[in-house]
Amino acid sequence: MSKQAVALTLTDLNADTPCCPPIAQRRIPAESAAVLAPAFKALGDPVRLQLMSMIASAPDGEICVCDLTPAFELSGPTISHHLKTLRDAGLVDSDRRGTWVYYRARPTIMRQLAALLTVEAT
Amino acid sequence: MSKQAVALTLTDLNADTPCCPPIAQRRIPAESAAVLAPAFKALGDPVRLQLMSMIASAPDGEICVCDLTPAFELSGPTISHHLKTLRDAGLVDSDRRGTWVYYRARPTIMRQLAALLTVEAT
DNA sequence: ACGCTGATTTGAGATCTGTCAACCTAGAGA
DNA sequence: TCTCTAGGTTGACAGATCTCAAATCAGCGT
Repeated sequence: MSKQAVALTLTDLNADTPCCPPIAQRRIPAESAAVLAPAFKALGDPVRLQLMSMIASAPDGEICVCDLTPAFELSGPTISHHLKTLRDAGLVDSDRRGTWVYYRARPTIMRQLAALLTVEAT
Repeated sequence: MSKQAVALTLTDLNADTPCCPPIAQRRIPAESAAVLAPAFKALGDPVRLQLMSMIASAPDGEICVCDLTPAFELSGPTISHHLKTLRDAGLVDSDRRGTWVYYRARPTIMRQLAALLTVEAT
């Protein structure tokens, strides 16, 4: 497939239609793996997984960094770095309002990842 | 290899009942994040994601290392190392039969991870 | 303008990871 | 036993990652 790899990141992961069939259904191509692996990698750290959960489960659909940081025994810069990682992976969006910055999850991409791991019933 | 650490991981992730609600539903506790993050981390490498897909989508439910290695332009030891990572994460099982070693996916754990990323319909 | 607070960026150090060459182990078969 | 092949283990190295302190940036007050 001679698809444009760059567009894949923004287009396919954001699309409503799955980017690929479940990995248990057909072997994933190298190009897709290169696009998808970073998202899993971003979730592959305990702190980021918790951050992602706090963001995705926020009652108002968003949560302030000022509410995230004190939940960990880590410095502000470290939390900021992890949030940037989640942002770069396309898992969250950030939005500054005045002094505060709010993060919200990108449900489409989460669904893409969930769909990838789907397994047929045994 | 430490059988203990693996056994711990498998205990939680191997159950038929979800280990935790979706991360978008409730904030994941630190302990659960510590158990689950390594699984995502293992999928967070393009080579391992492809390996996992080849294993999970194998027609007979299993695939020989001798069929995995030539699919990549990487040395045998490197593939072996990645397979060990997947094994340690509890994502696959290996089984030696004669000269050859076969790998098979652990669907329960894949389902756990998929369930974790589930998002309510908007 | 000034200072204050919240958040990100930069720089640095310790640790972890991906990779390969070299070596070792397990099993099949003569 | 000896040899051959399939995989795994060890050791080493370059590059990535996690973390913090220090510096910087962005807004809101007075």
